[in-house]
Amino acid sequence: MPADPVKALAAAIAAAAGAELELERPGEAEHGDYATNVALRLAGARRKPPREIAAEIATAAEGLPAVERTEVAGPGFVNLFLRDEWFAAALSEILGDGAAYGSGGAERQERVQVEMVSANPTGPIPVSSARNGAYGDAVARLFELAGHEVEREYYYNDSGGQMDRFRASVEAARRGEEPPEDGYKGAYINDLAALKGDPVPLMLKEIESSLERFRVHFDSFRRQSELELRLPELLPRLDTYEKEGALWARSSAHGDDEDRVLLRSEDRSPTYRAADVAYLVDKLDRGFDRAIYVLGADHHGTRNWYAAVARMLGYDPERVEVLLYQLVHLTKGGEQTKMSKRRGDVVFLDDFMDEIGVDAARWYLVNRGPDQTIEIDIDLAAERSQKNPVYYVQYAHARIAGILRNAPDNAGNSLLLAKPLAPAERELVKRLAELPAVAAEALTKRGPQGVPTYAIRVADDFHRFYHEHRVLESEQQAFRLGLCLATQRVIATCLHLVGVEAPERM
RNA sequence: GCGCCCGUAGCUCAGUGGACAGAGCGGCGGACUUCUAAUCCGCGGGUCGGAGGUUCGAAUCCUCCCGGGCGCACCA
Repeated sequence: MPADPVKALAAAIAAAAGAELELERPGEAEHGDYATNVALRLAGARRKPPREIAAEIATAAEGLPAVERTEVAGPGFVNLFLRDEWFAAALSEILGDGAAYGSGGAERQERVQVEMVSANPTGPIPVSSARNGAYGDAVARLFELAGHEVEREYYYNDSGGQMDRFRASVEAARRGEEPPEDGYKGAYINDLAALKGDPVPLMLKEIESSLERFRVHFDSFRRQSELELRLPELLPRLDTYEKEGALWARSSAHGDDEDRVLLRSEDRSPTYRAADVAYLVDKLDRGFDRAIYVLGADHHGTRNWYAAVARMLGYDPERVEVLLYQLVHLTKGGEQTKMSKRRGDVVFLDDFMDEIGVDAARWYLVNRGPDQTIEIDIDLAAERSQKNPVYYVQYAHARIAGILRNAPDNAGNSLLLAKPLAPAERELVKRLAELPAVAAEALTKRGPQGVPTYAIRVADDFHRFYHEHRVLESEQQAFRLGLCLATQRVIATCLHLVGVEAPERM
């Protein structure tokens, strides 16, 4: 069982009170260390006044050794005030899990594929696609932390109209000519022209290396052209019909918003929708319990398409999940810039990382909820980087590293309390104890922004503790060193989830 | 017209049923012979877009309205 002191306490109280309940941290210190609203929830079913139920639960809770006293407050909250012994035991439990604290929350392990970025290799990755990677990778890391097995995949089109225009643009540059109508422009086209061979794999290699620098690692790549080879065998398994010379999927009958063309009327060539079918089969037949698509909000119209394909082919649509995120808007000195790869005025991920650094870039792009549009003022990005909260969190980690460097070798392991705990110490322990719930909620919601928000709170509580109390050579040194170590691990775990480094020195 | 998302402090945003709504930035004022001041403390700042409804309780759930973004291809 992974360490989760709050859950354990809730379970103990639930057993004593005879009702399932959850504990929350009240906003006000005078409302106790933890509180539960379970009496309010039970009032209807039990047909008793909530305060009466609350009083019974409070009495039962007072029988526990961890509980110093209780209060029934407001309409029927039960407020719990805990003994120092509980804090020492909680910290001990957290430390007992070592660097793994916060992990292993999954009840049963799944094989998960996260397919992300998947931008066609017609140019370097723009910041807008980087959000896809930052978001998808953060969700992937949350799955991993919970104990699931995750593979990250990149899917791209290596044939078709876009790629033809891209290749033609590079060829034109090699001949010293202007790019064709609707072709691609930009310095990177000339860079590719200077090299030999098909520019598509060259471009893909550059994209991969940008993403590696961004700390998004792909386990595999899939090409549309190879998947299309399976279509003759797969299309007959779908619910289809002929109309105006084209082959249509009757996807609207299976939960999609409309029917989709699979084979074009002109030459019976497959659309990308047809390749989607082959790709979905390819994913699910590889044995993934869950196939996750990470898509920008401009693709929200296709949200139901994948589930419809799964249904038509007889797969459980629950295995297919589409995560949407809103777009990134770039402004320059307050003015909106429209981004177009073809015009070559995009802000590329590499430039963005050069400007503000990898850590700030990752933090910036997962800091906000996926449903929230991100506004980035490129002019302010560099300046703002020094004010980015990511450094505040990293600084807490580095500060602790400094303390641990100066600590005597034999100082660890004991959590003996020399004197009563100070409020800052109790607050910090409670904060660290939140990690399992924070990670679980972020995963359930597919909302990794909860992690950086929590990390700021941890750093906050630590910096305050640090300011008020000396660790080394204090009466409370043993306990405080343990507290520092646990805090450092929690921050390191949070930073890892976001894709940010945890520095030993700053 | 239809669909998805958003509207919370001057700005950028957390907060998906609980007790007087939070943070960062910006503004003002304090704290370093000390384990890292990239820190800490204080002050100022809000009809949670609007109106109804559900509930003991709503920023949060439902309905309508008003703003904004993004879609609605035999492009990907």
